[in-house]
Amino acid sequence: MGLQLTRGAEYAVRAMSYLARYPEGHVSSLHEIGEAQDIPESFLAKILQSLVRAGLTVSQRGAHGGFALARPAAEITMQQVIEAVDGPISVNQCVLSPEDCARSASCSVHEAWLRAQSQLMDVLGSITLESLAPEPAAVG
Amino acid sequence: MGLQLTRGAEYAVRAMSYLARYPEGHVSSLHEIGEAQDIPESFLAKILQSLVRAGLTVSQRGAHGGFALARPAAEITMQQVIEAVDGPISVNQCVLSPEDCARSASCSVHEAWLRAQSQLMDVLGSITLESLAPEPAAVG
DNA sequence: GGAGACCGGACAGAAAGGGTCTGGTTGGGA
DNA sequence: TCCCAACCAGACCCTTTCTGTCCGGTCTCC
Ligand code: SF4
Ligand code: SF4
Repeated sequence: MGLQLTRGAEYAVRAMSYLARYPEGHVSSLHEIGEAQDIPESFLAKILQSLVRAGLTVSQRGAHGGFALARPAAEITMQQVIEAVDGPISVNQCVLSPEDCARSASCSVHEAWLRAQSQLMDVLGSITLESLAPEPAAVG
Repeated sequence: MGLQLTRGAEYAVRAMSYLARYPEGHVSSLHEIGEAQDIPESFLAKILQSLVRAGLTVSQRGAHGGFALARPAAEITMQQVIEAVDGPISVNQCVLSPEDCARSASCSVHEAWLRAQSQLMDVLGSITLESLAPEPAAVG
């Protein structure tokens, strides 16, 4: 192992891709999402909270409550979803906070990590929930 | 956090970049590397073992022993170093072994991870130890 | 035949991951 | 009105992984 995202982020992306397949504003309950996507419900609850706090989803309480995307699916990227749950992506500690490593100024490796990080961000930042929609229909 | 390499891999890359700055075949002791690169020696010992087993370095026992690159620096990539220590890189579990996830066949997200993984491998696989050499000299 | 170095693996404390549970709050509907 | 369905917030727990340390063994140069 080593460089791998958490289960929480995996679940988050799947949950979001589920919400994305409905018309904007459609509300799905925690239970519904968990069942459809095979995610432990009590864990999913926590994940969805993070997404709400991050402003990626909105929630509706009370009867017939649930969750919906806060924005059109085309305006939410995988990067945003992952970072909402796992915290900022940083392939190595010096990427996000160079001041944490005394060597960063003179380190010949530092720049290599920056490049890797940048590539990863590019691809994750360019994949939107829309492009993850399972049904290729609904383009009309 | 979440998506981040281990300290072990960080140390490994730094140690290798240290070895790479010497002419081919030059032997450096564990102690020397640890001191120069600020890596706990007993931990570094374990890391170097992994690198030897992976065939990236060779070791010399007895007095005046130590470690050296097994190949020219230009033929060792960051990807190889990282995987020797952390195990195979896999941004998500389904990337390496799709059979572990029952959903992988019909999963609309699966392909996105494959793309991210591929990008990451491209950049890590294209950075060689030679390009990490700290001294820009020694070009002849 | 030392002394200096690597080898191999057991061990351990700390941190993170992965998930559960409980009590509280909100709001819709009978 | 009042109850129930749902989300909200956080404490809690178990397991695994990370990040090392330590020690006895082996090899090899001098
Ligand atoms: S790569 Fe260099 S700068 Fe980054 S953490 Fe390692 S030593 Fe520090
Ligand atoms: S992305 Fe899809 S295939 Fe990959 S692990 Fe998640 S559910 Fe399985």
